[in-house]
Amino acid sequence: MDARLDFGQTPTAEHGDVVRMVMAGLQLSAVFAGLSDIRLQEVADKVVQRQVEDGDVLCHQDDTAHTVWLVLDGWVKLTRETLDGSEAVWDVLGQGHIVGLETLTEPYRYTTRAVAAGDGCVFAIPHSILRKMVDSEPRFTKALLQNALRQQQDERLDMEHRTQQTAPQRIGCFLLRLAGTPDGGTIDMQLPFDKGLVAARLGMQPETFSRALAKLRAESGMEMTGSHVRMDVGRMSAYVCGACSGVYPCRGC
Amino acid sequence: MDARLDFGQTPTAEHGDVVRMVMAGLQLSAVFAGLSDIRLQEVADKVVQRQVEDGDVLCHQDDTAHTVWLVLDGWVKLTRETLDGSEAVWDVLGQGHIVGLETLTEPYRYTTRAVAAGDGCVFAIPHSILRKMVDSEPRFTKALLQNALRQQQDERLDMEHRTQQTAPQRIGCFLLRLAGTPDGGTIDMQLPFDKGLVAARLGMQPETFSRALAKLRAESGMEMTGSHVRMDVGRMSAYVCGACSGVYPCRGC
DNA sequence: CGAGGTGTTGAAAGTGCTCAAATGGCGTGG
DNA sequence: CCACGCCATTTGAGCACTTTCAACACCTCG
Repeated sequence: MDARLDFGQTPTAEHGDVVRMVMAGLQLSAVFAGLSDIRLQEVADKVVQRQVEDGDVLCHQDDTAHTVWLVLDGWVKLTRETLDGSEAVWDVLGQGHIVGLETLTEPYRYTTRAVAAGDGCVFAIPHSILRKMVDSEPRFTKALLQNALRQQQDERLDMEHRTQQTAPQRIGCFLLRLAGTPDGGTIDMQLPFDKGLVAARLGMQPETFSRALAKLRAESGMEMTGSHVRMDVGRMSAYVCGACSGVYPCRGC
Repeated sequence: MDARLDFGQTPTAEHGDVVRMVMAGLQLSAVFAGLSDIRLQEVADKVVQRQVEDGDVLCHQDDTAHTVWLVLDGWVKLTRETLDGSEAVWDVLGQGHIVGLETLTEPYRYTTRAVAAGDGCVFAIPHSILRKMVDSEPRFTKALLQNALRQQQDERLDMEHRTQQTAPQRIGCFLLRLAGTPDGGTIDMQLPFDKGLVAARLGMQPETFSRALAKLRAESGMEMTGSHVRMDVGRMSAYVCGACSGVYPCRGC
C-alpha cells in the first residue's frame, strides 16, 4: 500500500522529475508554498506518496502522531467516535488540505480519526521534517500560524452556521461554497461525495438531509438528481445568506 | 479611560517597577511567557494598560485591527450580531487570554465584537510590536502557533459538546471545567458571571438554561443558590461525561 | 433474481425556542 | 422604613425543528 518514492534507485533524470512532482504536490498547500526550493526539496525527500481506498484509516484518534497527510486527490473525513459507537464527522478535507496539523502541539496526538472517503491519494509527511522546518525556518512557522488562524475562522463560521441556519440553509450554504463562484447565474455541478457524508459533514441525519433537500428545492428552485446539482446562485444565496451574510459574508456566499 | 504607562515621567526606580509589573502581566499568557527579558521588555514598552467597565466595547466586528488585548482581570465576551440584532456569544475570555489574535492574518479584521462583561483590566498591545516579534523572534511565532492550535482544539471540543450534549450536560460540563480539579469530592465555587451570560456562552436561551439547571440539580444533586455552586465532582462527571469522555476527556472532566 | 447499499417517506417523540407572565432581589426616592 | 421600579431569573404553554424508528423505493452488483 505504501510506496516509498524510490530516490536513488532510478536514473538521476527521473529522480529529478519525481522530486519536482512531489515539490509541486506540496505546493498545493499554502503552508509549503512559501518555502524556498531548497527547503521544499528537503521536505520532499521525506515524503511518501500513498494511494488510499475508501475506508482506509490514516490515523486513530488519540494516537501519538508521527505523520501528517497532505491530500492530493480524493477526500479524507475527520471523525470522532461517540459513546454509542456512531461517528460524528468533523470535516471532510480535499485537495491541498492537511490532516493532523494539530499534532504539532502539546499532546502530540490526533484529535480525530482520519478515514479516506472514496479512493484517493495523499502525501505522508513525517513529523520530524516538519519540526525541523518549524525550528529552522521562521517563514514556515508563520505559514503554519496563518493556516491555523484561517482554519479557526472557518470553523467558527461553521459553528455559527450550525446554530443560526436551518437545515435547508446549511445545505444551500454548502452548495454555494462548493460552487465557489459568486458571479450569479445558473450553474451545474457534482456533489463531491455521497449525500450521507454531506449530511454528516453538516451535522444532520440522513433523513433530515433528505427532507431538508426537498424543502431547499421548493424554496430555491435548485434541482438535484443523483449527484448532479443545478441551481441559480443568486436565488440560492438570497435564500441562504439571509441567516448570516449580514454578519459575516461567508466565502462563496 | 486609557492610561498610557508613564515611562520616562517617573523616577527610574519606579519606572523599573512598572516595567517589571507589565512584564509579569504579559507572562500571564503562554504566548509571552517564552520571550527573553529583553524582548519582553520591548513589548512591555508598547503596552497600554486600561481599566474597563461593564459594557465597554474593545473592538467591533469587521473593523481593521491595530490592537489586541490581554485580559488581566475580569471577563471579556466575544460576540457576533445576528440578523435580528440580538447577539450570539462566541466565548468569554478571562485572565491570561488574548482578544483578537485572529487579526494577525489576512483580512486583519476582528471576527467578533469584544465587550467587557463586568469591570476589569486589560493590556492593549499594538499590532505593530506583535508583527515585529513575529518577524524577528521565531520562538514567539511558535508560541502563537501553539496557542492557536490549542485554542482550535478547545473550540472543536466546544462544537462537539454543542451537538452531543443535552443542555443540562453542557451546564454540568461548564461547571466541571470551572472547577478544574478532577480530584472528586464535594466542592464549592462561584459562578464567574451572571447566568444569562453563562447561558449565552453555552449557546442556549436564558429560559432553557433555567430549566436545564433544574434538571441538572435533580439528576446530579448539584445545588445552586444565586451564584454559589456546590456539587459532587464525581457524580457530576458521571452524569455529564457519558456524552463525551469516551471520546476525548475534556480538560476538567 | 436476490442482496446490500443508498436515498426517500411516514409517524411519533424529544429538545430547545418563542412569547408571555409571574416571582424575587435590590437600590432609589419619598 | 416603605413603596416603587428595574433587572435577573423562573415558570408556563405552545410551537418549530430535528431526531428516531420503521418501512419502502431504487439501483448496482454478483
